[in-house]
Amino acid sequence: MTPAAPPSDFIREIVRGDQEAGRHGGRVHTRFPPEPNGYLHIGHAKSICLNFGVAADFGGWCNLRLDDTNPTKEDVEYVEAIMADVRWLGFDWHERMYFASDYFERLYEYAELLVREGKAYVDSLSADEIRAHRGTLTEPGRPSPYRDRPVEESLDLFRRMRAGEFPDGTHVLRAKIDMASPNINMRDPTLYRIRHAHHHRTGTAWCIYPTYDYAHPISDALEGITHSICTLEFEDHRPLYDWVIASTRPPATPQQIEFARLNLNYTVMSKRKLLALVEQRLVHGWDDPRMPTIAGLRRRGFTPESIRDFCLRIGVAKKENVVDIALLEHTLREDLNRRAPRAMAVLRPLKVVIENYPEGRVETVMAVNNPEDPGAGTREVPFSRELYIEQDDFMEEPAKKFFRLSPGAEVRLRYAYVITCTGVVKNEAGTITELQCTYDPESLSGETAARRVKGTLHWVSAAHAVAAEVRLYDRLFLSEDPEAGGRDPLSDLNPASLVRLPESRLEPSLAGVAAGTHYQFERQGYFCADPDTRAGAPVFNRAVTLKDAWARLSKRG
RNA sequence: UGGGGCGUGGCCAAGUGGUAAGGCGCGGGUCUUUGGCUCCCGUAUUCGAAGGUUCGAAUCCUUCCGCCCCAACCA
Repeated sequence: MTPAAPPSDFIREIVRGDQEAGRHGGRVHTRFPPEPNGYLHIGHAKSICLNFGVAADFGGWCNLRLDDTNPTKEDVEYVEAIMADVRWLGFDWHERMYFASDYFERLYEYAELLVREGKAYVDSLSADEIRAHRGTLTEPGRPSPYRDRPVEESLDLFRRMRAGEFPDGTHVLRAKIDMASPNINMRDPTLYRIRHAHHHRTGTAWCIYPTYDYAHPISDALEGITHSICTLEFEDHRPLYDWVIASTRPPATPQQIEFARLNLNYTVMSKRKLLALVEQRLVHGWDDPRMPTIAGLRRRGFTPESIRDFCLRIGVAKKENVVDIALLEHTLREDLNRRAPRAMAVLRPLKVVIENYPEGRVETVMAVNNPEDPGAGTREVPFSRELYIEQDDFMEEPAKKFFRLSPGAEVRLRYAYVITCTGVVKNEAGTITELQCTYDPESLSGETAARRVKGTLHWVSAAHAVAAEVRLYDRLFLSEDPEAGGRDPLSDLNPASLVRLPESRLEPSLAGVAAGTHYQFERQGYFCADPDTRAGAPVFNRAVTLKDAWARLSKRG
C-alpha cells in the first residue's frame, strides 16, 4: 500500500479549526449511526473510516450507535452483522455501543417539554391530510386545525398516545415551527408516530416511536457528540437538527456536517435495492460475493486493509461522485500482491501427456511462495507425465502474439521443464481432449534453465491434483450506471456475474485450505477459500483477476 | 417557478490571489520462468460559461448555464 499522506479533507479542516478554537471544550467525538435495517455496504465503509478516522486523528472517540427508531424495519440479525462488519474493518468502539432506543424515555421527556413550552402539538389529521396541508415546493403549507390546540390537550393526548389508547395513524406529535418555511423540513415536522409494533430491543414497551429528525440530534447530544457527520441529503435537515437542539436544550450542542456519499459504478448502493436483490433471490444472500456489502466483499476475498486504503484514496468532499470500481480492485491487488502466497491452479483443465517422460516417475520441483516476499519461502510441487494446463493456454491455430502452447510451439511449465506440443487428440465431436507433448530434460528450472521461451504456463500434476470448485465473479450489473434514467436496476443484471467451475484442479498444497485464506493463483488472479469449503473439497472465490495484458491485446485484435 | 448544495483531465481529488499536486484508468517503454509485480515516460496552456477587479484569478465580484437533494407518520 502507498504510504498514505495523512488524510486531509474539509471535514478534518473544520474539526481542526474547532479544536484549535477550543469549541466543544477541545473535545472531538463522532459516531457511526447505521439503522439496523440491512447490511453495511462499501458506502458505509467510507463513513466508518471517516468517523473513526477523524476521532483517531484528533484524539477523540467514535461511538457505534444503532439508529433503531423504526421497529417495522429493524432486526437483531442486522445489529449483529453491523457489529461484525465494523470490527472486521478494523475499528473499535470499545464500550461505546449505543442504541437510539436506549434513549426512548429521555426522548419522551424532552417531547413533553416541547409540548409544555408550546413548541410541539398533537395533530389528529391523517397522513394524507397532513400531506395535503404541507404545501408544495413553491407554495407554503397551511396550518393544521389542531395546530393551536391547548397545551394541556396536546399533553393529555400525547400521554394517551404513549399509553396505547389510539390505533396507528390517528395522531402524531408535530413540532410547531413554520408552515410557510421555504424549507419543507421546517413545516411542522413529525416528531412521534404511533406504531403498535414489536421493537427488536424494547419489545412492546412502546407504541410511539420518535422520528429520525427528532431522535438523532438528541441522541448525539446525549452521547456528547461534537461533530455529527452525515450525508448530503440531510443538509436541508440541519436547520431542524439545530432547532431540536435549541428547543430541548440537551447537555451538549453537536454540530452536523454533511459530505457526499460514495457511489460506485456497475453497482447499486441503496439498502432498499440490495434488500430487493436478496429477497428476490437474485443473489444468494447479503454476503453473496457479488454484493457491495462488507459481508459480500469479505466473502469475495477483499481484505479490510484494501477497503480502508480505498476509502483513503477516494477522499471526502461535497461533490456527488461515482468512483470507478477499478480503484477498489486496484487496492485489493496491491494489498494481496504483497501478502498472498502464490499457488498453481488450473481452472478449466486440459490434459497434457508428456510422451518422453517416464511413466510412473514423479519428481518434485521447487516453487517460490511469494516473489514479493522472500521470507515466504518455497514449497515443493509434484511433476509427472500427465498434467493439466489451462484450456485458454492452448490454441490450435494461434493468434498473433499468442505466446502460449500451440502445435509445434514450445513453452515453459513454471518451475519445471520446457515442453513442445507434438499432437492434438480430439473426440468425435472435434473437441480437443488431450495434448501430446515432449519435454526437454535439460531445461529444468534452476539448473540448465537459461533457455528463454516466450511463454510460461501454470500446471498441475494430474495424479496429485486436488479437485475443487472455483467460482468466478464478475460485475453484478451490465451497465456502468444500472439506475440510469430511473430504470429498474434489477433489469440490468449480468447473467454471467457468477460462473462455477466444479472441475478445477489445484496443486496438492492447497488440499487442506481453511476458509478465508487468500492465494494468488499464478497468472490468474487473487482467490479466497469460501466458507463452503469442506475437508478435501476446497471452494475458491475469485476476488479479482490479475491485470491481463493478453486479454487487452487479443480484444483489440 | 421555492429552498438547500455542487461544478478542476475518462473517474476520484489537491489547490484558500502568484502562474494546475497526487491516485485510478488509459497509451508507450523497461524488466520478467506469473502477458503479474517493479521502474520510466506520456496523458488539463487550463479549472461549467461569459464579463469584470488586479501587475497577476481555478481562487475575489457579477451574470448566466448545468447537475443533485427536499413535498414519508423512512433514515
